[in-house]
Amino acid sequence: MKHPVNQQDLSARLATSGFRFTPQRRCVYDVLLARRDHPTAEEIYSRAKKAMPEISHATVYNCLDALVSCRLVRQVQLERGAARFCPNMEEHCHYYCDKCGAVFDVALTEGATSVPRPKGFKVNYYEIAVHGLCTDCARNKSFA
Amino acid sequence: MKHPVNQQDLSARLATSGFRFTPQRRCVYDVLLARRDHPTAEEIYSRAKKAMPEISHATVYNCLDALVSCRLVRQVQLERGAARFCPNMEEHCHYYCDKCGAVFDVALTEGATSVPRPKGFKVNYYEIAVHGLCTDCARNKSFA
DNA sequence: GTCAATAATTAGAATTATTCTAAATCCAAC
DNA sequence: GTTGGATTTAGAATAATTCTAATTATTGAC
Repeated sequence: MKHPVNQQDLSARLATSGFRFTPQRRCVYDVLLARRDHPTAEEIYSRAKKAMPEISHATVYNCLDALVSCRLVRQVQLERGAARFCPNMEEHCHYYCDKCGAVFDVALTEGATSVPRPKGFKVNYYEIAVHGLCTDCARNKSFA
Repeated sequence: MKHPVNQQDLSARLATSGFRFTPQRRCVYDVLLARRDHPTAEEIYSRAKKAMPEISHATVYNCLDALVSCRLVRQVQLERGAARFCPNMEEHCHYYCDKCGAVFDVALTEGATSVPRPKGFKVNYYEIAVHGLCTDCARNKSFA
């Protein structure tokens, strides 16, 4: 199952971490799957509002935290300010354009990337962020 | 020069990115060098205030941004909320304990870690964050 | 050294991002 | 069907950062 798209699958996945299925969690997850542009909680809130006008900020954060806990979504902090969210759970790193703010997922080839593991530390997950200029911004550097 | 500790060196380094030397920048940099615990801007502010009681939040942010721009300091975002700052410019990644908040620098052995480089993207720097439980917290899991 | 131009600092306000609160609602299990 | 706990809601509260306008400091030209 790449992404749990039906209610049974999503509900089961949530349950593995002790969470209940709710229409709001479904909605927030759908918003993330629909457009993979690494939106902030605020952006997710306004997109979710189109389908569920009653949804609140607190609920969006609650849903995101639940989805992150059951490993359906990754939280990504690329800069000062708002966190971003990403439903791509394949091994990948994030390329972030410091000029235009674009985020690109780049797959990590199996075994090519090794992270040192000091003994004793229990690793949960890791996040690799590469900062710089995207192709477009690098080309138009002079017009900054 | 591992860290520019005297005024001439710090001034010269700031100048390479078009910044001026100021006592506030000296002070903020000294605060970071004095205690390598990856403090937030707020923590840096309160430590800096001991030496310069007049320093303001805006100045601390300005100083940090200048130091980051001229590559004397790294800004690190490990979680939702405040950014942290680190004067260690050796190649290293950050181990972050999601329970107690401790941050550990772990050196990246030369060549061992490779990050994929999509062509066109102009890399400035990259950041590797490993999340999990530190040795102490992993041991005391049951007392969470 | 003095001066002008510009960068940097300051206090505090403003904004942005996130969390908290208390009441209402929902769901699962008995 | 009742109970308990999880979840949602609106809105307040807090935390983190940025902005503003006035002042001060630093640099480079003279």
